[in-house]
Amino acid sequence: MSYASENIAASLKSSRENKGLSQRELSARSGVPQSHISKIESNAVDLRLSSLASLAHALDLELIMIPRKSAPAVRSIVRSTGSHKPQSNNDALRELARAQRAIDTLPLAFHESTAMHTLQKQLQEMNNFRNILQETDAIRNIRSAIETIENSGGLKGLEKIAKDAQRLRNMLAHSVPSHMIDQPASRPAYSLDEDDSDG
Amino acid sequence: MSYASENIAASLKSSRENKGLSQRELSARSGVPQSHISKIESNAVDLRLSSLASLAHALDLELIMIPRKSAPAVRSIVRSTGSHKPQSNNDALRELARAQRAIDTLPLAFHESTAMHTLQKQLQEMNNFRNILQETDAIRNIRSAIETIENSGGLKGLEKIAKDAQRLRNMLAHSVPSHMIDQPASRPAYSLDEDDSDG
DNA sequence: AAGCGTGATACAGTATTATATATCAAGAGT
DNA sequence: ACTCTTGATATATAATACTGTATCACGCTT
Repeated sequence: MSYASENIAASLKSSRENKGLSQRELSARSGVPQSHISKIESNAVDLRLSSLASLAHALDLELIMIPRKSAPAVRSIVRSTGSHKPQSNNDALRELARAQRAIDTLPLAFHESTAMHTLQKQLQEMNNFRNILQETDAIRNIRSAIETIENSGGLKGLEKIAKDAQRLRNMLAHSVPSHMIDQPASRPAYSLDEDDSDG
Repeated sequence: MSYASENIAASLKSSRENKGLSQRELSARSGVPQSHISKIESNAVDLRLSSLASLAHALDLELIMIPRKSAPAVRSIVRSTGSHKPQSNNDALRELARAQRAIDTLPLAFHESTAMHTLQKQLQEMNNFRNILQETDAIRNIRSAIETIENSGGLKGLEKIAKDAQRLRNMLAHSVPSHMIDQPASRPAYSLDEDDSDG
């Protein structure tokens, strides 16, 4: 059948097996009869979205539609997030949390700058990568820079920190081999970015 | 219905609209009858995977299942690499089209001024930003100004309008990472800066 | 006012899923 | 051997997706 169907069927099956569930157990969780699950996994039926949703939910999966061009990047992310998460990222996560807390203790003056705004945004974004977050050192640097901002760089220093944070966040987003994310050959000099810059 | 179904239905609809397709056009591309597409988008049916796959394919989307825990990271990726259009900039696009049409109906006298020339040029270039275009109000103002030009400002008013248009266009060019702009044809986005003035 | 494109809706007929209930063969473990 | 679990398969029934065709009201354009 359609390439997509095979894919979904295979995903369901492998996901179920990875969780160590039998078809009957999954049936119990999802409400879908075992006989039907069998047909679904063997790609013998053109299942309805409700069935698929039930199964996905029971398997702790999320069903989404993505633009074709971002599919490779997404696959890469899922691969790295999917099974083995490095236990060593606890440090990184702790550092991230400390950095965010450190911001709160800063004088009000800083909080009004746009640099602060982007810094906070980037740190928040990093949280989305908590599963693959490993760059403990980089984050620690950012945190300590925040903590010492008062007696060092002042507002200009803040801009640098925000930039560093942005670079790190982009690195995470691109931890995907960068060639998988299609980018134009060149880009204008004025391309400051709201959202996703490399420089 | 199930939260997931609503989500899918909404994705299909917004994706179709963002691509500027009517239900009938999508029907032609996907093979799914328009009447059925209507029901699907309004979440009135529990569609089968094959239907969903047809539509997704026609819309250049991919249906995937991801572990719940990697969903945030995936969303972040999709935001970065995917189309940057907010759910609906249709209004802005419509206003832009109307503005351009409005020009055609103006008396010949206006068409010979250089102001008119630059105005048309700016509107045309805004089309290059149709993916991120959001400033509905700004464009509407320009359009209505064009429509009422005869009984208000005359030629001097036209110059002001052209200036406004230029300002808006420059704002777009400056605020956007260029790789977010996908060109329907011909020239790359970055070739726009030749006349990039802020005055 | 008339014409066009839009999405929503209707209806009859067909095809297929989904469900409930059983059974079966293969494999694992006792 | 016996038992238990596994996934595959069968059957009958109910529910409904899907198709094809057509119409409708609405908004926009002329």
